[in-house]
Amino acid sequence: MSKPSYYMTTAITYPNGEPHIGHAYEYISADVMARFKRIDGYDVRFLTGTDEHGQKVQQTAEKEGITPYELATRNAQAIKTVDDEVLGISYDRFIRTTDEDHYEASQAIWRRMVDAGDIYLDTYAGWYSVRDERFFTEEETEVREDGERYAAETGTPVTWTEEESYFFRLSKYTQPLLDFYAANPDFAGPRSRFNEVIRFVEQGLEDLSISRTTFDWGVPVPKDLTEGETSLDHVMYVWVDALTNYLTGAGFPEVDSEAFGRRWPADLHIIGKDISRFHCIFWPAFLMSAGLDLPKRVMIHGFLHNAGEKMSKSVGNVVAPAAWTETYGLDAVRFFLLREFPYGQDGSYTHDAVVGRKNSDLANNLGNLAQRSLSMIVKNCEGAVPQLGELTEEDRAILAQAEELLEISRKAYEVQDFHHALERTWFVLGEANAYFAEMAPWQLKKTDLERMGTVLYVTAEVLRKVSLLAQPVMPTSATKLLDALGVPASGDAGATDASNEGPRSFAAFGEALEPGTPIDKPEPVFPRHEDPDEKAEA
RNA sequence: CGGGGGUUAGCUCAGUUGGUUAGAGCAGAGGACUCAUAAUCCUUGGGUCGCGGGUUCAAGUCCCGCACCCCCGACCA
Repeated sequence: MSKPSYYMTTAITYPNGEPHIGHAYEYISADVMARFKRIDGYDVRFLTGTDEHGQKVQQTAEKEGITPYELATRNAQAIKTVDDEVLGISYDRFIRTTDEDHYEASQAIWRRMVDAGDIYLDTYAGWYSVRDERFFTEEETEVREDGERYAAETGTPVTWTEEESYFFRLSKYTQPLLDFYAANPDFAGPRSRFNEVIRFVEQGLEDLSISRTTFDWGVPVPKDLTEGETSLDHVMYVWVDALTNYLTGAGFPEVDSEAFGRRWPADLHIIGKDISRFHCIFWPAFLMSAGLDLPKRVMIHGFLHNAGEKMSKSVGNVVAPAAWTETYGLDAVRFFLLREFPYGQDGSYTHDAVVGRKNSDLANNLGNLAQRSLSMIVKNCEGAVPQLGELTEEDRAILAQAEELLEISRKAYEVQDFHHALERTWFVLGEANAYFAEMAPWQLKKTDLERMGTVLYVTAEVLRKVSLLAQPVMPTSATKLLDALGVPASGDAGATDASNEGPRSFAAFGEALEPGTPIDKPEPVFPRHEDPDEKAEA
């Protein structure tokens, strides 16, 4: 009775600076997805890490007088620390593209593409800007008054440069890709982003330069394949190596291994909208060429804007994840990011918006409902979950609404619609608050103790279901709630390597609270936000 | 320039295959209650659905034009 596999990844980060809240958005959302699947009975493998090769890393390292590997190690450690200590990311492996097995995997996929006849040696020529370290197309450049040619976008001088490069026959895959998209309409989401990709491919694809000779910080192109053609040392274009990390994490190139058979193809790649082309075009084409299965889904999330403005260093509105979690608390941040805006669209945050969610959704609607119902249980039910009497229509209605949340959430998570899952869950919480007020157990206390017990039971049971579903989003707080409700500990809220079985798994969703379970005097789980600035001003 | 998306109550947004008085949350106003984290519940929203035309018995919902905003237009992680 082995669990079904669920293999998912984030994009690997190019470690050229401190991670900001936008990075955190991707890690957190992926973490929520991973925890949900674990609690729902899947054998999850969640891969994240760093993309460490490339000219910029090499140059930065030279400037600092250290090796590229030393620099990459330092920066990778910074990212990993944020994952571990600030965001609580439950990855199964933090992969680095400098890992030994990744070199093997990258060279193995290269060989497969050569075997398929899809790699050939040629010359890459174009307008190159030394300062920007990139090529520009003819249209992207302009000749100015001084007679020199400049990049229009960045204003840096460009020179005509030709360099030897290996090319991948991407053009060959134009039609196969289009056929694949047509046959797999859910391959990428959201639909609007996927459409952009399709339109791009419909214009026809050109072959892709996939190696470099001007620097050496990268995965070497297998020497035995090149020695007959050139004396130059080629390293792989970073994207060939970077994308291949998803295969490395699955055990490639051991394609006959149990692990690879189980993990590949990946169930989900989570990425940002800036790299959709690499994941939706290049990556499937590489895999087709290598004779490997294609991932089942690529989910493209939006970007985070600070009060409607793009985050940028020059504007000075870049937010560090730690600054947020210190101000609002990690669980509130996680909840806000997933509840506030639809995944796949850009989102804009303000301090007031975060505080609003934290106070109204968490402290008031959820935290306070738990606090008031549990307090009554402690004071009026001998400190234990009360007996359940005969159910009224109102009882059945609110229980039924809570019951539906698991299926609603499963469907939503299947397409990474976290926003919708949480919206429905909090709608039911609103109904539960109305139910509680209408039943007025504090009145029943004087007239009908048995009925009061039933109302308190029903309320607590709704809270149990909501808390179970809240675990992936707010692991710490949901755990506290389940503790307070007397649900026996199990599963560790979807953490890496936790069993994720037992009364806190979704398998137990359809069960119910055990009458007689002792309940302690509750402590507020979601405190209201206290704004130090307002205090000072007041 | 070409292609795509958007423009709905103070704010953030839902609005199915066109059909009675255009919805939710938050904020605001009034009331209720007192179990609870001054939380909760009830009541309360006369917004030209960006602008101008058109199709239709009927359009936020389809068509055309215009304005503004955003996205994409190949090797930049």
